[in-house]
Amino acid sequence: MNVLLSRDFYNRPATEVAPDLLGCRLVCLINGVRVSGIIRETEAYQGIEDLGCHAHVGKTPRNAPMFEAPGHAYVYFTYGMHWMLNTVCEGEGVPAAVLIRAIYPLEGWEILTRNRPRQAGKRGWLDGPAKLAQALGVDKRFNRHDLCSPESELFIERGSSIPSSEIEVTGRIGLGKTPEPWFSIPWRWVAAHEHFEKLNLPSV
DNA sequence: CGGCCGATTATCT
DNA sequence: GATAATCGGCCGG
Repeated sequence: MNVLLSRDFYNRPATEVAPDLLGCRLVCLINGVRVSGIIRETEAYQGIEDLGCHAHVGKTPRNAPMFEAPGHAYVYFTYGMHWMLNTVCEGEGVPAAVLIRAIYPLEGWEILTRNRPRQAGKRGWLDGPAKLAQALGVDKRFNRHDLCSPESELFIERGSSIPSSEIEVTGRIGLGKTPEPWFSIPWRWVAAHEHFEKLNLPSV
């Protein structure tokens, strides 16, 4: 158990990795303490031709990590205040990443709530890419962090698979002016919060 | 619960 | 100078 996802896991198109990340456990080590949640929502950003992807304009200083080796974090800043956590997919030269959009809390409750004191415990308090990044303490320090090293302080572990009947697939969120068909391509995967409540997990 | 709106700044044109 | 892979507060139902 607690198996670290390998470099090979990420070395595939984001559209394959994103649904496979549902049910996996996102872990951040904070002063050696495990703070984690089960990934329950993801989005794929795949290739230079994907007009919804940061990399569609070509390589820039910000999006460069997406062009680099798989199995690393791509963390970027947006809206003047929010950090977004992505996992880089595919080999060098092909920009691809999965945005992690929601987690179900599992370990490190005290730290999670300390990082989001106003919202802690409220409905949806970890549902949203900026919310979970804040709760886990993920910011620019983690850009390009290796998710596959045993030394890593940010990584993802294999979890129990979720039946496809429990997974909703939709178009991606927040792409605003992105033209069709990219706006409505079903590259967002969501497992209901309620699914994990039924599992009766020992939330610590 | 759903919709509107202001916040706030790195990044790119 | 405009925009952004968003959020939280406030409002009405």
